[in-house]
Amino acid sequence: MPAEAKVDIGARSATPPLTERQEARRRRILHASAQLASRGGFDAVQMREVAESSQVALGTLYRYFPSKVHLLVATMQDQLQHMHGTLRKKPPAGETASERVAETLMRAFRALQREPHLADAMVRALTFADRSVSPEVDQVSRQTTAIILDAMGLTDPTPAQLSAVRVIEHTWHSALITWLSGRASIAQVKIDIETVCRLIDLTEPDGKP
Amino acid sequence: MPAEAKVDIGARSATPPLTERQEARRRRILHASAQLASRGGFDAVQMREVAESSQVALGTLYRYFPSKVHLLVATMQDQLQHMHGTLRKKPPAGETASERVAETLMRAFRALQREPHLADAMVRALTFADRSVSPEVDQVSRQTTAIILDAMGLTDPTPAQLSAVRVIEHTWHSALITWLSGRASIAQVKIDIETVCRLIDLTEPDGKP
DNA sequence: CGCTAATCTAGAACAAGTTTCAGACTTGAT
DNA sequence: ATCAAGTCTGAAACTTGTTCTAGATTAGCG
Repeated sequence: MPAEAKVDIGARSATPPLTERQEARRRRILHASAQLASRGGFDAVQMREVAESSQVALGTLYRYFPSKVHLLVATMQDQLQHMHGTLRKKPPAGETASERVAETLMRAFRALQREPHLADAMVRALTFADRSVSPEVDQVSRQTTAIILDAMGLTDPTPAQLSAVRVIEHTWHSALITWLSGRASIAQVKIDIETVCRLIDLTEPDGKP
Repeated sequence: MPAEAKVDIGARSATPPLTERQEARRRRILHASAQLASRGGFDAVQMREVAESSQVALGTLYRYFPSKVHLLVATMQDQLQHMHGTLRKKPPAGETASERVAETLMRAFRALQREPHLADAMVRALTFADRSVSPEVDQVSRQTTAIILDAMGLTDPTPAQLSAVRVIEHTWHSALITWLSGRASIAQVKIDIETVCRLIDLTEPDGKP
């Protein structure tokens, strides 16, 4: 019944496995998306151009990614994966958990500053996403949570710590938006991140057993 | 040189004052915008429909609000003003500043729950806004800050307190988005708000003179 | 009152996201 | 090797935000 030979790389979860050629198409599309985004940001990622750049018909592009927002959120997933790998290599050196988280987020922030247009496209897509993109956005959120917990050095966090992490993520996203739309300086974002990271300290009132 | 008699109601700031008829048009437009938004949210606010509902030509609509996002952010300003007035009447009763802020935000949240589609339209517009809408978005931000400071009962906050308020605003916006896109429950939003509000307590280490 | 500049209207036109469709191509199974 | 089902392509069509234009109205001034 299906077409193209199936090759389960074990990468994605519940989605039907993709052919090699399909995997290649998907990769070309994501690459074109990131490339166009790196230029003009959200607006520069035009579906017709993405299709052309990745040598795929417009209809096919929409089969792979049912909307522009889906495409950009997937692009973000992709970039986040790289980022997580990079961050893992050089763990933050701070004394306390809150310092390490702040350091990690600032490192990520610096990476985004190198490609501000790409950051714009991804973050705008993320916050503009409606319910139809929830699963994908959730995936991004989980990935972000993992990065933060990594920086904290936790394997099984308490509910209070998870709450703090949630709030940190909120602040992270919103601060990025204010920066991208020119309403907050880099310095201001830094302060906001450092401020919210203090919440972590509240989850460890003092020494533990 | 100009047309229509000028009548400075003293409302807006630097913009040239509007005629009565112009003020009326503006009001009709904002009303139509809120009405349409209350139905289907962001997508239901279609510029042609807004123009028709408010008995104004499409070109005129664009003269008053240069884009859909501008229109919706202005709609939010309008709603926020009502909200602030309403909140002022019944000040929160909590003991500590953080309790009062959390209570106020939850009250606002409940108001938004009554018109979830309207909330969707306004919040999505707010976070999707690009640089061209910065002044208007900033205005909304200032209004929100004022509401929070009101709840804290402060007239001149310290830098540390302002930082906390900024982070609270970040969390507020982002938590709203996760709720609107169905990725967080009402209970979860409550927890996030209460969590972030604890930051306020950090700005008052202990009793003061 | 009558003039002039600005504003408003109606409607066409344009741009980019999304949908649709017929036909060519692939794939896995027989 | 052949076939049925699913996939891809190319192109047109549709939707909605945004821009443009020509002519009708309106406001303030002399």
